Amino acid sequence: MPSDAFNSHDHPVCIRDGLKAAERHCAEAGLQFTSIRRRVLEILLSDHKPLGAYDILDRLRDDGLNAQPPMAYRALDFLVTHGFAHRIERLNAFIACTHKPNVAGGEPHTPAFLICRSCQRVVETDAPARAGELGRAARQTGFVIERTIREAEGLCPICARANA
Amino acid sequence: MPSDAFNSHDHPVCIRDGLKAAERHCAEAGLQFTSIRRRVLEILLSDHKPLGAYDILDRLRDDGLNAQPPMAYRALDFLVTHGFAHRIERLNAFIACTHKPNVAGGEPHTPAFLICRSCQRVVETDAPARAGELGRAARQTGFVIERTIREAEGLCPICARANA
DNA sequence: TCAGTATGTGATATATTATAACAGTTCAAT
DNA sequence: ATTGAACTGTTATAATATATCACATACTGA
Repeated sequence: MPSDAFNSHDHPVCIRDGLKAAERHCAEAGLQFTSIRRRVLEILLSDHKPLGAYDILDRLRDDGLNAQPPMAYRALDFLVTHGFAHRIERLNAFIACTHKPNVAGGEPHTPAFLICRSCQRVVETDAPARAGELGRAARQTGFVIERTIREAEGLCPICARANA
Repeated sequence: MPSDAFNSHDHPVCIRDGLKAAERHCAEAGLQFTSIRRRVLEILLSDHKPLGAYDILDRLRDDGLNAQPPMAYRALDFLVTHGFAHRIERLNAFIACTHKPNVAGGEPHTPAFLICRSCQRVVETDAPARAGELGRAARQTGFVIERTIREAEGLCPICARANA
């Protein structure tokens, strides 16, 4: 069930829900949802496009902070580690998690991404880590999978139609 | 059928065959297999570990060349574009293609990689671009896949046993 | 065969992404 | 209140990647 970034939706709600869910999960898990971490998640949730660490940094600076790279990277590490955000390897960029049963973290999951090269929108979907060719190859060779990266680049339905 | 980098094999032969195959393919396709491109492929073939662009650069310099970054990146672009090598996104690094029916390029294929975080060895296998969760999500949403990235990080059989 | 064009090389400079290291501060549990 | 762990603020620098331009080489077609 791919998330709905290719379609319109109630975005303010989606930001608020994401923050709420993260807040709740951190409280339950005893994690510190500090103001920088919260702000970085909010920045990511504001956009369905992936943002680079330095884009995040710029937005923090717009807030008046004298933020240096490690501040952005640390907050992003936290968000990624706890599943509130994901890193898109292809783009060296980050995006808020939209895994529905689990918005903004909690159980670990194995996201897969569809990346539109024209409008930069990214849709997250989910696949079992041991599924597909990676899983098969791992079983055949005795490889122990700890993390998987699945990303597809191409054209989203809207851009595909526009380019046709 | 994952390639055999986790096992021992006749490596000099594997280097020679890779170069031969690339040479032949370039001749047939009217591509210029220049000496820098050849040398970079040879460097990649010499190792089943992925090498960063600057590692390649260092080896070119060991040859006595006053090589600057663009020389490595250009050769790598050529090799990747024509399927003689692949980029491992997770590592910002490159590895020679080992796709068996097709060693060192020719038909486009959609590799998947198993990356050992302990010994850095990487095994290439192959999966249809439209298979698995990425393909399913693409069909559901109308997304047009142009390229896929499938990489798994974990422990190869040897390192898994050693760490157990 | 040789002019014209496309492709590749050599070199300088700079952009982008990421981390090391360390001092100071806040937090959370005694 | 005290203390150890986690987090923030800051400086510096490492690692990866690209823009650009001058020159050389290779290929193409008259």
